[in-house]
Amino acid sequence: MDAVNPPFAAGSLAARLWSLSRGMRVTRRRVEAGATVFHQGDPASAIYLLENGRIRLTRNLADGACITLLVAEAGEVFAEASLSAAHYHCDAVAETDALIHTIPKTALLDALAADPRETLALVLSLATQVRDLRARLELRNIRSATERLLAWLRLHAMGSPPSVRHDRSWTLIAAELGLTREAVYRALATLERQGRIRRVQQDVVLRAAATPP
Amino acid sequence: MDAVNPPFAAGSLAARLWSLSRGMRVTRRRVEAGATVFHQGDPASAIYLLENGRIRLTRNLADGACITLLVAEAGEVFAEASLSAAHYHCDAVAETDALIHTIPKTALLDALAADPRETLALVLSLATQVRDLRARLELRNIRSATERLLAWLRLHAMGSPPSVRHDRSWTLIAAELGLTREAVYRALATLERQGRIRRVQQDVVLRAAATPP
DNA sequence: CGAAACGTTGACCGTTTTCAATTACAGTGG
DNA sequence: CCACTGTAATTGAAAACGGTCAACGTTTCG
Repeated sequence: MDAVNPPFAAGSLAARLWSLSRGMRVTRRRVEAGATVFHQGDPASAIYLLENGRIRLTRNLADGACITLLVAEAGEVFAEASLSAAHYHCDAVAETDALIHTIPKTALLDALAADPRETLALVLSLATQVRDLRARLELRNIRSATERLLAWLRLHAMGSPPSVRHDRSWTLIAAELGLTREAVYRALATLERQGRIRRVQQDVVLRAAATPP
Repeated sequence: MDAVNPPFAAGSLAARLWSLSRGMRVTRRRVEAGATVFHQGDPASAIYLLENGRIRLTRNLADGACITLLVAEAGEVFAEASLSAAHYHCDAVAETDALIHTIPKTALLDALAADPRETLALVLSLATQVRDLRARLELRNIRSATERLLAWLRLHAMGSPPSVRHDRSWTLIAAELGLTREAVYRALATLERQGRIRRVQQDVVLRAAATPP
């Protein structure tokens, strides 16, 4: 079916850029697993929105080694830094079949120069994204798998009693947490055994538990 | 001595905001260890540049628990997200004596609205920061302490042969890597023993080592 | 000069990863 | 409609790795 309206979650950086790109020559194309979206050293000509699939950005070092800078998942933006760089500093390769939107850098910069209001909105979106990333990074500082998962649950909990509905698979959540899925399942079991959470179908309900200073 | 000119590293987000705040009523004040900069729930009135010291941002949950969202270090910006929020969503408490610049939110937003060029520059700065944070997050996905450190060294290496001059203490670098300093020293020793790096005073020189796909 | 932080290494212990095996589905094609 | 394939969920057991604790030399700084 056609993604006529909302290919990206409302409020996300991708959604913001998507609406901004109205009227620009944006290509929406499918790339096959293994295909290269751009090469390190190519002129940085565009910024990309990933509608679905998975793209890996890797940097090739002088000594032949290769390190991953980012694995972009569905709904994310990648190569934003190309806005301020002349050339790509990494390769982008599709890990799975993927659907990507290519927004030409010059057109985007022109649009921003012409519309200060949108630019400001973009600043706010980016600031939000920075906050999210820093929170994620901070989560990783929690060594214990159980406590890290609990902190994640608390961060994402809503309502009263606080609960989390998990749409994504635990496998994906494990990756975000920097744990193996086994560790996550064990942590879930431990928390439930301790009565700190309760699992009800798709929901995880949190129980009160003070953390003294 | 007076930080008349360059209180923040050139090119950093903090430096950009600092120059942007010229002519605004920015307060530069010292806070003591333990003092609160702002409280969760307070009207979000400002964004902060941390000249030195350490500030911890924590969120208090409904159930009495408390999770850390960020530990800001010298040279960093914190509470940027307040630009788009009506109220602070966390407490900010000084962990050490600290020196902070308070940029009023309204003045900053006005300045940005009046100066599209600066706003665009800010977008680029933020995009760069997002890239950095994502790279850092990706580093954390490398489980092995040795390999993680090596990847970090490669990311930061310059010149030929690639080498890293470390100005910060290894203790701080360890924190950025999400490792204890002991683990970092061991990893350094291992890498040197394997001949993958060579340490010369303040420098770490990398040796070629192919990483086959 | 003394205290505090940094640098470094060893030993031990606990947790997580890894590997392996099992159940439960959801989609697919005969 | 049912085997069939692939992925998610789940649990167990063993191995590996990093954290923690301890000890010590060194540098820094008031």
